[in-house]
Amino acid sequence: MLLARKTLSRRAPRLRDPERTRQRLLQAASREVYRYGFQSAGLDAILAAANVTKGALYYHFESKEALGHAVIEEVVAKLQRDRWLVPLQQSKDKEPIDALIAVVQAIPARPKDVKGGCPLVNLTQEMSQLDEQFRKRLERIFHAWQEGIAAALRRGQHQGTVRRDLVPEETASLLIAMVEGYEVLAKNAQDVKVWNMGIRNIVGWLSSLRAPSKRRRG
Amino acid sequence: MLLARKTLSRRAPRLRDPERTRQRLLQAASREVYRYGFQSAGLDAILAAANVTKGALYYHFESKEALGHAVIEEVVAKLQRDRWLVPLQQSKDKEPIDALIAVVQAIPARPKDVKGGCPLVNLTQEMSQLDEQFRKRLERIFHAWQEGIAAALRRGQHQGTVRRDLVPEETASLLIAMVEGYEVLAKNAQDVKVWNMGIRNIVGWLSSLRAPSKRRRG
DNA sequence: CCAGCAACATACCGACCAGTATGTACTCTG
DNA sequence: CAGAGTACATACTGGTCGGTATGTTGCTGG
Repeated sequence: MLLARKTLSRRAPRLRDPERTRQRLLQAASREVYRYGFQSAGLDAILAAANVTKGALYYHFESKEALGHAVIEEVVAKLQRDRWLVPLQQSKDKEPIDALIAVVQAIPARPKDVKGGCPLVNLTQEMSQLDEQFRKRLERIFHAWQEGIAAALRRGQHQGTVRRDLVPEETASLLIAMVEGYEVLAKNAQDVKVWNMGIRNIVGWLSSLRAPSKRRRG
Repeated sequence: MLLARKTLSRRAPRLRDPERTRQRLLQAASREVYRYGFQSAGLDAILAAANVTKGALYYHFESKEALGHAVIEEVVAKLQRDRWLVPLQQSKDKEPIDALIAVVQAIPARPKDVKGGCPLVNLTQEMSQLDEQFRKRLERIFHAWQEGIAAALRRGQHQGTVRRDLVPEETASLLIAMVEGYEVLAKNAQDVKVWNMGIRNIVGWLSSLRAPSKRRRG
């Protein structure tokens, strides 16, 4: 009786579950924004997809902008962490170059994803110039991304498996540019083949970052 | 008297000059679309910038979409030709790699351009998934771009100045991806320094495409 | 010089859309 | 179990925007 019903069983279907409502809004909004862009995303479409009314939306979020900010911070940022940062940190047994190759190859190549492009790029293209609030939030994600890759490269340099002549941060930015650039090309072509070609070329380039194999530390 | 007044002197200021009106509309539209995206570009803002009324607009263009198509085909495509195709074709005296490096370094690095990003990417990100008419027009530009670079690389391979182990079309696509990718990064950062770093890294990579210098044909 | 079409100009319309005002029902606390 | 505040629901508004209907003027050929 003292504990919140939330932590107990679900016998009563809970007509009110604010956190769940918030999540439904975030998910619906991220899908709509992913597809049409932030400015062209309609609140009514989001509400219909989330099966939620306008009153609920404006209870949880101050404005459309606030909703967009939350999408970036909670949905887009999480996606990036799960696809890049976590795998890179968890594969300390592998050589960093191999880990990077694995991560690149693990980027979803389903038609849906290829045709939609990268959420980060979509939002950056649309909003970075127009809204400083959006820009800053996106920049944080880019920075964490670059730093994650750079850290892996530095580790490889210490190991002796990555060329010492390259600057980790700059090489990381180049990798990101390649990935994003190919996502743009694939999105324009609306064709998975273009993306697969991109992966091949990127992986080939990544291989060229290995230190010449004089001798490696086990 | 028989010749059109157009080809003669300008003593009468010509209140009606349909071709000039059309061009004013195209320029104003391309600026507005470049800044806000196609969907968010307002016709009224375009009309105000062009100092033209709605009646004139809809006399020259069937719809907003038609205006957008014209912007792509006449403004964006021309930009791409002038920056890439023409320079590459005109520098047959130089080695292709040097020509490519020169072209990359000649991409405008003014704050305005960096903050606005690449028109091609902007439009692709926004429209390729939503409108097949836009997509096809953009794809033609990308294809011509890639083909222009690939042709230069092939020429270098025949010369013996470009590595024979790389596939011209794929290498061209990788170069495009790098350029576009860095334009995205620089646009997000809203910082010219990021773009300059990109150029350095791209130029460094381009240098790695040279054939190992055994012996070159003059 | 005038008729007729080309090249505009102006006013207006209906749709859409973010945001709000206000009402209501669920749920937790005491 | 009552009352209060949380978590919604509904109806409406003001503004914007693409598009159109219709009027007007400059230009050109005859």
